[in-house]
Amino acid sequence: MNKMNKYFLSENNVPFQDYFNFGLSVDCVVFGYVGEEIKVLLVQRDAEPFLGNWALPGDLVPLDEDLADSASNVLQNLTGLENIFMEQFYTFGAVDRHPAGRVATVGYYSLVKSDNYHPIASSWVKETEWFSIKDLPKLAFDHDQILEKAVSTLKSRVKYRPVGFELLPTKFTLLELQALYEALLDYKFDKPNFRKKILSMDLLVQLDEVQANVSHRPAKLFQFDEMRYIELRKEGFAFDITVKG
Amino acid sequence: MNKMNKYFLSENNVPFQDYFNFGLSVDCVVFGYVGEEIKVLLVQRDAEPFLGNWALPGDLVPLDEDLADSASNVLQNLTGLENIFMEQFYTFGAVDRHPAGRVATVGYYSLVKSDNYHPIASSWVKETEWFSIKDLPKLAFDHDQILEKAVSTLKSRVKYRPVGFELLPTKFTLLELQALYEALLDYKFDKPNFRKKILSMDLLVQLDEVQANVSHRPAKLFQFDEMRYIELRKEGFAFDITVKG
DNA sequence: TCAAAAGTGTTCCGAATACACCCATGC
DNA sequence: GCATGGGTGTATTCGGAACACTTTTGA
Repeated sequence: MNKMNKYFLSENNVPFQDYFNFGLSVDCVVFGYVGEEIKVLLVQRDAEPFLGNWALPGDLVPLDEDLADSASNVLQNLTGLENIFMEQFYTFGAVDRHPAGRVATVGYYSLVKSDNYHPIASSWVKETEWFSIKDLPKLAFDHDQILEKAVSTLKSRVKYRPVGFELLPTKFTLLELQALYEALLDYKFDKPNFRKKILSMDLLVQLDEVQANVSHRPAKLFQFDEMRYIELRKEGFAFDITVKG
Repeated sequence: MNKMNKYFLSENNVPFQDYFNFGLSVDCVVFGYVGEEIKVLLVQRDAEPFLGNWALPGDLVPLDEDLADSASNVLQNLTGLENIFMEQFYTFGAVDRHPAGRVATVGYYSLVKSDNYHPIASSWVKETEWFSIKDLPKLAFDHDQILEKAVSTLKSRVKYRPVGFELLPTKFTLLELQALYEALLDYKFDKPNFRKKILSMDLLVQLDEVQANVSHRPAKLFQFDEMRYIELRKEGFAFDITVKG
């Protein structure tokens, strides 16, 4: 027994080494926005257990890799994307959540712009697919629960942080932004009021561009001003899209 | 090698078993409210590493214990308290965060009523003490970082959920509640307006009791109405104590 | 009677709401 | 012209902020 064991001994006197048999994994909930719907990227397993089942992209963390790095790496290996907004939301650690041993998993979610996103199926994955969060299959392991937690976390965070902009293409119209928020929060906003509120926040830059080839008045295109956001946060600015109680 | 390894193999082909050498721990940030100050319970280590240093109460998770149970058990072993509001806030998994091996730790915070709380030092702890979150010692491991994250999480959650009531004695006056929120949010509220706002939420029950032995007009005592809160949440009610931007 | 804190009422202002209306484009 | 969605202006309402005031107790 290692001399260090005493600092970690529980009442029941389990020796130190017995504690070091955990597996640690990360599971990524990748949100996208396609066709006015919030989607999530799932992978189909090509192996037991849960062969053929849909699951969240995830993997075991190597012993020599930081947790946050591991999350980025899993996403990158699976999707080829780098520098994606990514945030930890919850850790799941039920004893029997994994049939192969004791594995705790840390959930991360990310938001990607669907227009420059091209998923690549990795070795143990049969295929990848976007699913609407309103029409999900039964998932492997406890991934249903993980996904549900990710969705509720996203819905609550989106009200107080401009995470939503990550889901849209770089250039977007105000009505596209409104439709996104309506999908995220499941709430209809009044068009003039939504415009006023968003524009008064001073977070958008209006571009010298408009929509093309639309059979109605073309909308002006906007861009999220990240520098301005960082500055406003320093001043204690609170992004706040709340829905009527 | 286990047949299951292929489902978890990374690009670099590390075999399955090598992943299962993690330790998993929980660290508890126990908040209290004493003398109009937000305090946190720390323990002084009686052993290497970090002998003599203050640290968060925490312990390794046994392989056969659920994560959430482990958090309660650590708190109970250390404090004797049961059924305490307890919430996970973040998981820390840097490679070198623990000198004894690769240990990821899951942070939980809890809020306790100081009037019925009596900490008991456990075996590997020299003593326990409440520290104001405005005057903290240097902590062992990466506990500074964990505590900082807990504080920022508490400060943001307290605005949208009535967690604050957990810190007060069962019966309290409105000005005590106000002082608590002022300490939590580091903001001075206007007395009449704070009263109006809190009372309009319909979350408090006014008792037939007043303060005793005070050399001024005695304040009415109130109690948090948890049933009412659960009901209001169902209707989509949003508890909201926001401070001026 | 005075100090100290409890508790109330009222005005003012700005933000959110509701809603009516005009504009630009393709067909 | 007209359908379609883009975009603007305004009256009203509601809640928050500010602040002056009265009440009740102990000493």
